[in-house]
Amino acid sequence: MAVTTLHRPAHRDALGLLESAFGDGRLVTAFGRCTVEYDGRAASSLGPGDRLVVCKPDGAILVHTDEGREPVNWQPPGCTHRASVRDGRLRIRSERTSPDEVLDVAFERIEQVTAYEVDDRSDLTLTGSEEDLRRRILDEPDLVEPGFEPIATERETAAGPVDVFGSDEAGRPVVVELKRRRVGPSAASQLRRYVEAVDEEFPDEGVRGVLVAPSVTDRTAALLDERDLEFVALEPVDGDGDS
Amino acid sequence: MAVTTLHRPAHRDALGLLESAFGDGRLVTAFGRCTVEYDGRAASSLGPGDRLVVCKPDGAILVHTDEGREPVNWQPPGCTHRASVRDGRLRIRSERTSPDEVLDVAFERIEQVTAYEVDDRSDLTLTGSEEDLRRRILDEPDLVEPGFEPIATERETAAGPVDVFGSDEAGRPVVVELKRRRVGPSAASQLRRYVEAVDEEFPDEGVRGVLVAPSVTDRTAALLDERDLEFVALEPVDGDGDS
DNA sequence: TACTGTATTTCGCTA
DNA sequence: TAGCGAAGTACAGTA
Repeated sequence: MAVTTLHRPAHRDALGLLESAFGDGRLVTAFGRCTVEYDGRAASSLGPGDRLVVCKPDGAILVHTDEGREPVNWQPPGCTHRASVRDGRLRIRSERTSPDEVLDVAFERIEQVTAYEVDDRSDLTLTGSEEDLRRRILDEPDLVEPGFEPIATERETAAGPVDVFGSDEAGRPVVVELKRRRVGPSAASQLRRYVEAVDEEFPDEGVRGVLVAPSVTDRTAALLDERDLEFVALEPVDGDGDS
Repeated sequence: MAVTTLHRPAHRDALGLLESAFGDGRLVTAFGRCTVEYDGRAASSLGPGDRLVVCKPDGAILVHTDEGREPVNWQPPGCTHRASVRDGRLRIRSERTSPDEVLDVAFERIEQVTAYEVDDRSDLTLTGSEEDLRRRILDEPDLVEPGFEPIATERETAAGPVDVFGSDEAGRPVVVELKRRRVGPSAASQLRRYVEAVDEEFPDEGVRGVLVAPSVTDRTAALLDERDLEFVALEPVDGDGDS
């Protein structure tokens, strides 16, 4: 059976389904009035309320309220789920090590528990990422500037990996930092850091830094200007239907 | 009724529940075999598979597979959900403007649809955030260094707001950047940016920069050292049970 | 495992 | 609304 649902179950019955579903790798949802305690990298406490709890076979657990894209509490994949009944409450505990983290959900009332058999072999294909912007530039380096020649991607430097490293028409080293969307000051700092690192590798060659992004904020433009860094406006995907 | 569930409903019946639930602000889950198309800031396509779709009354929608903490597709709060049946498929479309984004889920088979009435008035209380670290330092400035005196928090500079701005025993301006956990190179760059901005405000006063965090990576320590920036090891909450 | 950077980041706050 | 930075960020890639 692909889906098993218990409506307003006794805690004992809910416990049975949870244990069975955790055991054979099914996806589980539970809805009811609960409290949530978390302790790990930080610590949190959440008073009584109705929430949707999602337990995944990979060890992830999500506690969702009726608001927001983000779960109010969660545990990432790799945790171990356990269910129990104590003090008249149905409890779901999710634990992991490194870092040590525990999430505890205690239901005083459980409205519904469902276990789902999931068959999903499709992968997401996504366009418009920074990866697409990189490909676009490697395909057509002149988009950065006429005569630009890419030499390496993810080139290691003392300050970290540079998105695209190349040379300009005059043979000067060029550090290119890519961003898929409008950028703030941190991108300027990042580019500056790379340029300084590469500058130590190529003394007196006048290493240039170019930020490639759809746009920059005013403050970022000022920061780039101060540091003699350049900006090239470019989208991750061609806006026109051509090409 | 707090929870309404349809098991293996006809698309028409599922549609009825969805429209009703969208209309009166209920939380909805739908599970079945579906495809997902997204177009907006980026664009994506997801082939057929079994997924759990969560629609929230605030306009958020989440498409969850059986893996990962993150939804494979989603739409943030503020969207408008609409359900329909076309070409033998049950469709859920979630749209918003600024930015223009559309998410389309098309079910070829629907295993279960549930609408939940949610009553949740509790707020999360969380400890161990950067805010806690700031309070800790304002309570006990000597944790930064003996004689440190905080003057302002979130003090505006040309490079952005500084976490804690103060002065040292000798009256020199001090810029403090706080991080709740071990930090990488970007934090060093950020601090440097602030110090340079404040340095322009207080020429020849020898503005100091101090990074307060539990720890730093090796490369970050080197970057701090190169730029004459300092590091103070401190956790957002007192590790001991004392104090 | 630790480090580094991206993300359809989301989220909260402020000007 | 845009800008800015935090997050229990999660996640992927790499050493």
